[in-house]
Amino acid sequence: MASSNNHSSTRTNTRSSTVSRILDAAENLFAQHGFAETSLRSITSQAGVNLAAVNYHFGSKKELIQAVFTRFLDPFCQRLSERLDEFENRGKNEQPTLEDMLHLLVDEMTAVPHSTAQLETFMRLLALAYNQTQGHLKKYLELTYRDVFERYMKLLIGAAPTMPAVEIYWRINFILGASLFTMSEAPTLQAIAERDYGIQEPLESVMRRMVPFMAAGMRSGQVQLGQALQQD
Amino acid sequence: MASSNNHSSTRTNTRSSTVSRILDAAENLFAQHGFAETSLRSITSQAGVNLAAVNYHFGSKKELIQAVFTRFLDPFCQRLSERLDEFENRGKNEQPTLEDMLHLLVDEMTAVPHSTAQLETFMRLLALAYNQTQGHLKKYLELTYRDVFERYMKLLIGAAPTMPAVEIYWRINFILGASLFTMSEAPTLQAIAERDYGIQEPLESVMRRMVPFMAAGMRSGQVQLGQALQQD
DNA sequence: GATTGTTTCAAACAATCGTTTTATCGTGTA
DNA sequence: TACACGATAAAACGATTGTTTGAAACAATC
Repeated sequence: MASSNNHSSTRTNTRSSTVSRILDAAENLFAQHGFAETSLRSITSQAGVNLAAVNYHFGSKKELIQAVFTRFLDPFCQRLSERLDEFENRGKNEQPTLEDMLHLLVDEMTAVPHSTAQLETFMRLLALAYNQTQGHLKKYLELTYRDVFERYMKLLIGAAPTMPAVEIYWRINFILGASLFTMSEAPTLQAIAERDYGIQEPLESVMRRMVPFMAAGMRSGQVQLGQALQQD
Repeated sequence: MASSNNHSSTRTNTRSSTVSRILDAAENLFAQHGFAETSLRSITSQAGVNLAAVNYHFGSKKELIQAVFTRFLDPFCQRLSERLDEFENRGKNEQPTLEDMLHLLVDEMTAVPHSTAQLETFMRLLALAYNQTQGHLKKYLELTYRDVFERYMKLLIGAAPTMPAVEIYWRINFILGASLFTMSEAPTLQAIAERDYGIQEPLESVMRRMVPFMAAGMRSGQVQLGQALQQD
């Protein structure tokens, strides 16, 4: 069974238009309606291909979902990794600042060539992936991109002010949450901003607004945890 | 058709254990697996009631979802509204501070009587509701709780430092995102914190950590938007 | 031009979904 | 006791899901 198919490698042996058209359609529909709410029939009909093409080229719906993420995250993480090399090889007295590390993410996010999809679409997909409670996707992403993630974290912690490790841990998650939410909800939020304030603002501009906000939060004085710790 | 059922009013005419047991089971299963991924059969079997009970008591799956949120948000918003009354009636020279407004949310969140479910469960449900792109749920929640939301926003904006309205708008969304993410992912994040730092921290403590972080971000100097605005 | 391997297609598959139906149970009321 | 009515039960409904099948179409090689 399945002797000649290229499942799980997702090779585009010829630059098969079928494969990429399925990925394009899946990308948009997943971002709009979620994974479970998007049927293979709606994907293949929007892509203009036969229903069976998904199982033939990708093996299953799960593997199609993973392929959608791989197509975006692989080039992104490769570029990010090269930038991390550069930072890691710096001397002790020219360590990257907090703002450097935050801008690094913004730059690489916006730099990845989005041939087909908007940056907003990928952000929505990332948020959807995070919201998947026990799904296969979360584990797949963690496993595949763990290395780059940990290298970035190490540099970020080095750039953070001196404070207990737990405090840094939680503040990094505050940053992560603010980014993920803002960028995945960007289309909605941008529409409100234009309606209420008459300002049409590209996502890149919003991402730059986040940098000083996060840096200031990261450097803020710690809360006295007296009440909290008494509970133990 | 449906002559005697109490659809959409969800009254517990007798203190029907069936209704509340369905709500309990739905609450937990929705938070664990999402709305679309949770079948009515898994809900009714965990609740120990008949499959038809959901349609009989709630009308449809959509209305069951709304009922789950109503049971938590109604008492929460009522308490919050009373606290807002108090703030709004204050004199001009004792306006609530930024920290007051943030602590207000934390207090009321943790104060709502969670007879059955954990606070983490509700936070996950809220995050799931926000991630629903075009769903019925988002519109229902916006419509039902718009008033309290807008009153809180007005006070929060009044407590924020002087800066362009758009800047305040985006920063509030940064705060919203950080809260939503941290609290909905709390169980996972708390487990990591305990594993890596040996600290077992209740969610209330994490929420208190967020307050100075957000207040500092809110008061941070604005970014120069030169690069961003040149793109127009 | 026949043969090979790959891709596309229409059709059907089995499983699961939300919902509806019909009958039965239990409990108060006339 | 007979009746009425809200609540529960088992079963079936129609629709939709992801996946598989087997034949047809295609392209490339000898």
